[in-house]
Amino acid sequence: MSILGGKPPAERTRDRLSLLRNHPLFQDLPGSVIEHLGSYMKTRKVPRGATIFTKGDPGTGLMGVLTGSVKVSVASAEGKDIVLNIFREGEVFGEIALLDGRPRTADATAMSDCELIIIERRDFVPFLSGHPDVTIKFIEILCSRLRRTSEQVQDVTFLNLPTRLAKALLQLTSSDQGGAPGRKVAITQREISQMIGRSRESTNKQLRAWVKRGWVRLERGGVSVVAPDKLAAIAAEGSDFDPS
Amino acid sequence: MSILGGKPPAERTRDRLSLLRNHPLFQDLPGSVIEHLGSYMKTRKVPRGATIFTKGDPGTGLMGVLTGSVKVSVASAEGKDIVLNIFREGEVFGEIALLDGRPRTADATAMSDCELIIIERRDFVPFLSGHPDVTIKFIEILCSRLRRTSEQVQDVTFLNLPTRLAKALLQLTSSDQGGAPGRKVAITQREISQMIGRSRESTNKQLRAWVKRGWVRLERGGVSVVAPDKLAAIAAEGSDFDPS
DNA sequence: GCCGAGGTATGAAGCGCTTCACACCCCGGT
DNA sequence: ACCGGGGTGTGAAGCGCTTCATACCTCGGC
Repeated sequence: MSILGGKPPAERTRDRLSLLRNHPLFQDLPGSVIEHLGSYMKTRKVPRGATIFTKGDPGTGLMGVLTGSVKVSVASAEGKDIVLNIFREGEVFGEIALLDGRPRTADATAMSDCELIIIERRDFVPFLSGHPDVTIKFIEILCSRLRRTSEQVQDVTFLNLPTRLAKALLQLTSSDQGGAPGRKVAITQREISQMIGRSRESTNKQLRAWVKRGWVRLERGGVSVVAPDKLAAIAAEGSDFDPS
Repeated sequence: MSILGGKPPAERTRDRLSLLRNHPLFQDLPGSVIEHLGSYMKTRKVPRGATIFTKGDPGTGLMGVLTGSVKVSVASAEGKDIVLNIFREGEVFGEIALLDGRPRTADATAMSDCELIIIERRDFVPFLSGHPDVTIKFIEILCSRLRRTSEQVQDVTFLNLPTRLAKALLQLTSSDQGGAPGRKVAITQREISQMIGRSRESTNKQLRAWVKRGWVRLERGGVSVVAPDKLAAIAAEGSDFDPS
């Protein structure tokens, strides 16, 4: 099922290795081990909108984002989607299928033109067994994913639309840590609505209300948060009432 | 915060060790290692309704259910609860705080009088580093928890009350694998409603409708599923329409 | 043997969201 | 230069659920 167009170039090997070297998973490993890992590694270029893997695929391995961003989502019977996670430059994903070898339970799609690195399960699992420290790192990743997903269950159960939306916008704009406030995020309103589990229409209406208050700006395929403090207040208090 | 009344008896050591011996986590370990683990292990008796740990507690260690059942839940600001998971005899829980050492993110409560085993983090983590095979097992547990929690996000987002309720009832009655169909499960309707993230009232009304159809039976503090096939049909098709 | 707490049962009112319908706009492909 | 698809904006209608109110029942404690 996976459609992974792309070239197998030996170019820019330094970039690829530096992703590994700088990544929390591997940063403590000696250079020789990094290079060893790098020899397992493939890169794939994926155009915007392309499917990287789909639910039910055999979990071939670990994926990492070199450039671009990737969304992981699941579809319901009626054609609705939920966006479970969005991964950006320097993040790894697909580690569950890597670790337990069972089929993928979600779809991964390129949100922009992407360059990915891929390490096959058959190469990586033997590597893991020789590197317990990396195994520990994976356990930490799994734990944090679990904490995050549990929080998602709580959010979708307890919180109303404005609160969920405020949290999502803050998460979108803060995950790229270095950005100046007001930075644009490339995402459609439909995708935002799928992140928070509400309809596109309701999401749009709330966003417009905030535009009127000057808290966010909207353009085709993008949002920017102008007043993160206001959104944080809503996210914390669970209301969109504004005394001003 | 943890209230763990109970005696430190050396009685019934064989029962306690047999839990370890039969558990998927440890079943492949040699007897001497099991006994070694057993020497770390404490047991605690907890009366029905008592708090085992609460959100924010330091994650002291791994817990296992010797007898009884335990619910893990989180509370919202407005006093509402979600039940994230229910653990029964032979299951382990609390492994996330064990593995990453961060505070508990949920509350654990005894649903019945319980006997628990506890292995402290300070004892278990060194053990883990000497037993990579057990580490692998933990990774598998974490992966399956993650798959389960992701499914919970999907369910709460996509499914309506009858469908969610049918799934929950089937899960409650099938998790005890050996039971005859129609077996009673000890759980209040409030707890069921917290499992599916709907109000107690709505949950009660749906249950009553199924009682009228003869699919389930209700008594104070308990449910039994009479027609699991009917519920399975609803869980699969996402509707509670019944042509009969 | 009473009394209070918590579990269950059920109708009425209301609200937050979805769904539907439609319009407009931007952009890329032929 | 057109045309179609997808992103966006917005009102109207409806539905599934919550909330509220109220009642009864059961059980354990004093």
